[in-house]
Parts: sequence; C-alpha cells; structure tokens
Amino acid sequence: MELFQDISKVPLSKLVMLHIKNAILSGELKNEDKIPTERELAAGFNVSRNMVREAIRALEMAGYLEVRQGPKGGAFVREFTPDRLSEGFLDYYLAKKLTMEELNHVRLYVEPEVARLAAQNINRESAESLKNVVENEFMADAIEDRVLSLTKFHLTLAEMCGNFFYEIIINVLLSITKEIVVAGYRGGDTVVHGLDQHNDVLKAVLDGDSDKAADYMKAHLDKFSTGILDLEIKYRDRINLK
Amino acid sequence: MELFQDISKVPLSKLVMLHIKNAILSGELKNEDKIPTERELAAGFNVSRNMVREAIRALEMAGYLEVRQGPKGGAFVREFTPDRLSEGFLDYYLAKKLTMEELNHVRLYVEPEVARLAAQNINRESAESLKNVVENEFMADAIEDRVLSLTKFHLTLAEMCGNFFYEIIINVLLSITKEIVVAGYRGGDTVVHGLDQHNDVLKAVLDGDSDKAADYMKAHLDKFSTGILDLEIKYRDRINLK
DNA sequence: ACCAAACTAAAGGTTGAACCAAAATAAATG
DNA sequence: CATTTATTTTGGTTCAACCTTTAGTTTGGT
Repeated sequence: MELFQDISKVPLSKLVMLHIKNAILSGELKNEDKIPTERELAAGFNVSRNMVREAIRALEMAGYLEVRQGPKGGAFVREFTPDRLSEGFLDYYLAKKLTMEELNHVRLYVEPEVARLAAQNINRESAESLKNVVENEFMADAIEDRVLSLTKFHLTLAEMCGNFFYEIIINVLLSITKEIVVAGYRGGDTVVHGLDQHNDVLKAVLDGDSDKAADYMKAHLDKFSTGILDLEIKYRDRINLK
Repeated sequence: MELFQDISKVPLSKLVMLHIKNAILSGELKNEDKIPTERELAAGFNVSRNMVREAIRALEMAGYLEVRQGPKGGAFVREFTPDRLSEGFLDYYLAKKLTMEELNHVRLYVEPEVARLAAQNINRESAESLKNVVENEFMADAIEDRVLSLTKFHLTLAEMCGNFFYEIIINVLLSITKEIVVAGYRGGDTVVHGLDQHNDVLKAVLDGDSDKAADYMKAHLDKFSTGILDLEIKYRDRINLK
C-alpha cells in the first residue's frame, strides 16, 4: 500500500463519491436514510452542484442510492441485495467473457452444496415457506411467470443455506440463466422443465437429509443443464447475426 | 417483460450511459478503444455536456472506462478483469453483509475444485509459470509483497483452471482476505504462512494428479483458515471502536 | 364542513457558457 | 541540436438560470 499517492488530481466528483460511499459502508448512513440535498452537499463540501451530481449519479447507477424528485425527494440509501452484484456479472456474460458452459460447471458443483446446507439448517418457518414456493409453481400461467416461480425454488434454498455469499452466487447464475431462457422463449424454444422436478429435493430438504438433498439437486441440474446449453448456442447465434 | 415502460422520465444521463455501455457490451467498442469526446457526444445525442459527463463518470467509477486528460486523452474502454467485480463484493464485506466465516466456507469448498481443474488442464507453459510463482515466493521481503506473492499462487491456479467464473470467485475471496491480513499486520498480527505450504499442491498439479491436488489444497486451506478467522475478529473490533 | 381545483415551495433535471488544468505537439530561441 | 515557450486539444470545474415533478397548502364553491 503506497502511503503517499497523488491525491491532488483525483477528480472532485470522485472524492465526493467516496465520502458518501464511506458514510454508507461505515454504517453512518443506514438503509433508507436520506442523504443531504445536492445544494447542501455542494455547500458542505464547498464544490459545485455539478460535482455532487456526478457523485450521486455514479452511486445511483451502481445501486447504492435511489433518487426521487420533488419535496420529500432526494437520494436514499438502498439495501444491499444480491442482484446489485448480479448486474455486473450479466454484463460480463453479455460481453462474452463468460460462457454458459462455465456457469453450468459452477452451478453443478455449488448448488448441491447449497441444498445440503439448506437441509442442515431447516426449521419450521423456512420449511413452510419452501413448501409454499413449490405449491405455487402450479399457479403460474404466462411463461415469464413460470420461469420466475421455478427460479424461486432455487433462490429460496439459497436464502435458507445461511451463507450470503452462496446466495449471491446462485443469484448471479440464475439471473443469467433467466436471460437465456426468456430470450429463448421469444425465439420459439421452451426449456422450462416440468412441475414435478423439485419434489425429490423438496422432500429431502424438509427431512433434513442433507446427503440426499445434495444428490437430488445434482440429478435435477444434470437433467436441466443440457437443454439450457443448447439454448445458449441459439441465443448466441441470434445475437450475432442481427 | 413490460413492453411499454415510462421511458419519458428516465434521466438523460442514464440513457447516454446505457447507449455507451451497450456499445461496449455488443462489441461495437472494443478494449482500449476511445469513445468520442464529451463535446462530440453532447452534440451527437443533442444533450448538454453535463449529461454526457455524468454518464461517463458513472461508467468510469464502475470500471468500464478510463479517462485521461489532454490531447490524445479521452475516455477509453477498459478490459473486463475479475477485480472490477471484486470491488463490489469488498463493499458488501465492509458493510458487514458478508462475514469471514461465510467466505471461508465457500473458499474451502470451491478452491479444491479449482485445484482439481487446474491439475486436469496442466500443460508445459502453465506448469512453467506456476513453478516460477512458487519459486519467487522466497524473494518477497516486505510483508505486503509477501502476502501478494503468496496470493499469486492461488490466483495462478484460478487462471489455469479454465473457468473464468471460478477465477472471479477466487479473486473476490482473496481480495477480501488480503484486506484483513494487511490490516492485521498493521495491527501487529501476522498470519502469513510459511514458504513450504504450497509445495504439496504444486507437485500434485504438475503431476496432473487432480485428486491429490484437491486434497492437498483442502488441507492447506484448513490449516490457514483458523488463523484468518481469529484475525478477522480483531479486525472487526478495531474498526468498531474507532 | 367537505372536497376539488389552484397555487406554492422543495427537491432533483437540464442547459449553456465561461474558464481552469493537463498534456501533446509545434514553434521559437539559445 | 537541444531547450524552452506557445498553442491546441481534451477533460475538470464553476456559475447561474430555468424546467419538471410532486407534496403540501390554500382557496373557493357546494
């Protein structure tokens, strides 16, 4: 770490940005808190309103802040959700730095472990909500809702596993997969699986049988993954030729 | 997907940002390419220069662009490196949304698999560079360089494994770990391990023995992880009381 | 007393023009 | 020929004015 760095030519807007971000990360500003108005910040930091705006905009676009207009408006601190990080990964995928094969390998390796942890951590409350998720899979009508509700099962398991990092990873993988499936649907393909695929995993998790939960999850993903890989090839083609 | 959304009140700077980002993701703008000057963009999109600046600043702070002043200056497209994503994770850690325990579980589960894949993919070239990395571990003198060079081994394995997503995960985990270790050093602790710890793994990988590579990596991490967990507790305390 | 319409004020959104600062290149000078 | 000195390009920053959205307040009619 270089103690002395050229501090003079760091853009003002970046300094303002770091100040605000630091206040958020240190807990000084909590979720839903409102930061001062642009004019107040400008006066406080003794910089122009433009510099403040650049800082706020950057934080807004990165997901740290939500900005609303009008009185009672302003910039508010946003929750730290997994999907804020997913967006960055999606960009890497769209820029072809990640392939579906790579993502699939990770998913096949990681998600059984997630199911195992979920089974270990099972309690009355989480058991109830997981059952609900599977039951509601029948409800979905439109294809989009269907994908969403099938996705929900995996996300719920990730929440239950008690490790936020795994939850983020699963979120990332699913958000990209969703992109492919939905695009594939518009292209005439359907890779959404049937409604009974989750039952084995569900039962094992509810029983707290972590080994079985992991095994069944692996089996489920193995079945599903070939379809999605085919779909991605078409997806890539469709993007490239237009 | 809602076909019609309220497009009118999306901030201009965000529209400009999306345009530029899209040009990057679609491959229209490649690595190191220069985007038009602020004044040209403003004229082209028919918006004020301020809006263009907000867009560029946001993309710069998110790591998509690098901006330089002067003639031959401008905004240039940056490479898609793993550490751009690591920064976001580090923020989650600093905001206490992630604990070292969670990160450690993931690392203990994932990195042996990475070592396994690296052993499978071994070839003359990568073998050579990996050997170099381990040999240079002796060279480092200052503690910071020492941490860096020990880290290098894990990063190189991640590169070798042939899966960019794993490479990103390892990068994320190591960047946070590094933060703790370096801060711990300034606090008087030392958890950097000895210089022979990597030899078992190295040998197994060079032999292409994937099972052994995974096992030895697991053993190595088990030994290392208890120290780092203790260190984090002190790290948290130090942050909280100041 | 109540409700709707009109006004007011408090945010952020956007513009245009001017000027500062850094850096590459060209011109002037020793 | 080398060194200094302009010049020019491009981002950095400021200022001041005005637009738009929206919560709250006032007003006026029933």
